[in-house]
Amino acid sequence: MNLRAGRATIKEVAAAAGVSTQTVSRVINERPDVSPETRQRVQDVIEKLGYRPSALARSLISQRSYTLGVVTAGLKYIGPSRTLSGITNAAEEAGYSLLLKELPRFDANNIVPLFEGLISHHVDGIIWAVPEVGENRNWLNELPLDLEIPIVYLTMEPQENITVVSVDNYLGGRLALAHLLEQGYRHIGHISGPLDWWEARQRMTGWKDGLGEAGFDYQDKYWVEGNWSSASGALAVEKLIAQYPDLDSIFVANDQMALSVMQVACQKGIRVPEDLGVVGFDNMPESAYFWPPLTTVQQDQYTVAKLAVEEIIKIIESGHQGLEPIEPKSIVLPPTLVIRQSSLRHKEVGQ
Amino acid sequence: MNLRAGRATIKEVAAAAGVSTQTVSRVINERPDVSPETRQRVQDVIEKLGYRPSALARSLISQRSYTLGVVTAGLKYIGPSRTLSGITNAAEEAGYSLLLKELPRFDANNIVPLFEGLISHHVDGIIWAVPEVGENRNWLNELPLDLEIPIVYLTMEPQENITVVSVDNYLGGRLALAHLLEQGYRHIGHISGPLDWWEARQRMTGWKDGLGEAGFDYQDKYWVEGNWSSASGALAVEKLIAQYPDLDSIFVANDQMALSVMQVACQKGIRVPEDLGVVGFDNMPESAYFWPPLTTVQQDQYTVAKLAVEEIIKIIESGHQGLEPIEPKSIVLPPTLVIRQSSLRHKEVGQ
DNA sequence: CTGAAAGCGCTAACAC
DNA sequence: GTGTTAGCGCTTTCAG
Repeated sequence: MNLRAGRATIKEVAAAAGVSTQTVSRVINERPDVSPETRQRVQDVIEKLGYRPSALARSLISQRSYTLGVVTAGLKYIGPSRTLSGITNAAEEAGYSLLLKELPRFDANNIVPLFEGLISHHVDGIIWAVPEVGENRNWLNELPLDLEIPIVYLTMEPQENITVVSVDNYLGGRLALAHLLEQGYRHIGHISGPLDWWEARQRMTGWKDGLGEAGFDYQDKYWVEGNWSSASGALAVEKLIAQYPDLDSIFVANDQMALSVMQVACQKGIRVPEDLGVVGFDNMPESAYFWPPLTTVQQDQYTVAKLAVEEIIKIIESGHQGLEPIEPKSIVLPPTLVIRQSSLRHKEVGQ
Repeated sequence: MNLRAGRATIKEVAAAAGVSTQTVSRVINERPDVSPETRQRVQDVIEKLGYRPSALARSLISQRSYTLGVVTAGLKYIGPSRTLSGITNAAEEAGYSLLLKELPRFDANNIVPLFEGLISHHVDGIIWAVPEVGENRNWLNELPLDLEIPIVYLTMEPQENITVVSVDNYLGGRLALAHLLEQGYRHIGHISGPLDWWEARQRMTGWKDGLGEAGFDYQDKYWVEGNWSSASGALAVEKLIAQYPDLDSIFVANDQMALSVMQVACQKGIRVPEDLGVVGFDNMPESAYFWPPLTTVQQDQYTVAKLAVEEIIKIIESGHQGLEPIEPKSIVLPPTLVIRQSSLRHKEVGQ
């Protein structure tokens, strides 16, 4: 293993090979206009000295860093980290490095120093992988339009003039509700995520609209707000049962809350799915091993991330080649329903 | 919001303020030797132009990037992402940026291009946050000793001459076993992680040694190997029950497998904890909401990460100040036992 | 095919 | 206090 911490410079290589730095540059950039002998000689020296070109110096002169800024939040949760994993893989594949920042809170709004930090590192583009919560998109309107680097946003309401990649959470809500109806449930409650989250609102609206179309009129008592945590799910289901005694099934806005819903049911002697159908959202790996296995709406953050990286690189490269600027467009991916026992009152296990 | 993609240069600021670039440099670096009036004038221009110094150019000249390379793997799992979250926070606090790489597999061994990539970006140090699996530490021996940048390793067997920050997995195994014995269980099986993982071996050895000290002699049939996934946990427990009919409790090497162990028990009409005590490892947030709530060994990856960042920065700064090189030392953190119902045969719920 | 000169954006060392 | 010169490691002209 020949590794030195960037000690050898192009100058030293040039001197050792008896050529100019120019020629060395040509060799490492695989330019055609070097004689085979010179090329070989230079390459030998490079090998011997363990020389590696400095990405920094290159970025400085070429005004191109092949680095993407990634802003995330809540990495300890499953969603954001799956997304980040998708980003690292796609970026690696495309030959881009990643500069990572994590917001301390989802609703952090003071993002100027963050942008400045990324820009000062000459990132070629930014992937904003923070879910839309509360006012945490307000700064979008203040963003100067002539910002020279592209930004791709994840997990937010699509808007004109920006590029958004997102999952169709509304559709997810509709899928969950349609499935419960089909299973013969008629008193379908909802435990939502915190409603300052865009995703939570979307899922809830999907459920509500589905109810409406099926001829049920929505009432406030059909619904309780949770905060995504298992702990909040336990509290929410207690409250929901109390305020809506006819309840025969629940669409829960994420799997972690669904987990505690089923635990509380078990404690109270309520049978799932016979007395209570449960559908979650996310399809985390453990969901198939809950008791009973959980029916849930699966969202593929990995694909979202991959598309976001591909899109931003497309924009970067086109901009760099002086092509027509690419029009911002939004990409919305459909989630899918994974059917397991927790919602199957009338059929055998699907899966 | 005044943001431009690094357009204004120090030169332009200098020209606009009618001073030399030097003076501007002094202002942005908060050097004392600038007159108040000049400073103010320069600062006004900086404000007006939205000027931000280029971190790249600075790194190049000062040979110091204030950037850490982070190598991780398996981000979609809870452990690595918790660790990464700890790293981002600690780095942010210390004013360091993060260049992130994710290995495609835990046992990836071809790490030279990865190192080269980080070094070419002039990172000041590297945090190797990949768990020790199989041969994936072999390259350590080949690493040149004169590598100029420090590396801190996470989650591996402490070694001479390198800095390791880790949790005491062996102790975790002992804690789990001691607790089960204390609860009156006498036939304590183990479902391990894959044994090419250092952590899995440590946890298993803790269990085994504990058994031995309590006067039980170890037999192969007391143990089955899993692969961390819930799916493997379900298979493993079936096998364990078959080959060890007297089994009255299990120490399971992570919470995800423990989850499916309890599901299988429930299906078979085996009562937890009356007929079968279960202790997990990790304390993932959902564990408190399993049915029954899971007793588990908690490891604090967040603190591990924080210590790792602090340690590497200490090494970097000392090296940069030409101080005595800091001796590599290992830090091992004790895990703690979180007691819940799944293992409480003789007492009331703790926690 | 190869080299010399200039410069990316910034700072260190030295003048005045 | 402030400006000048040099140069971090590299690539882009432009000569030859």
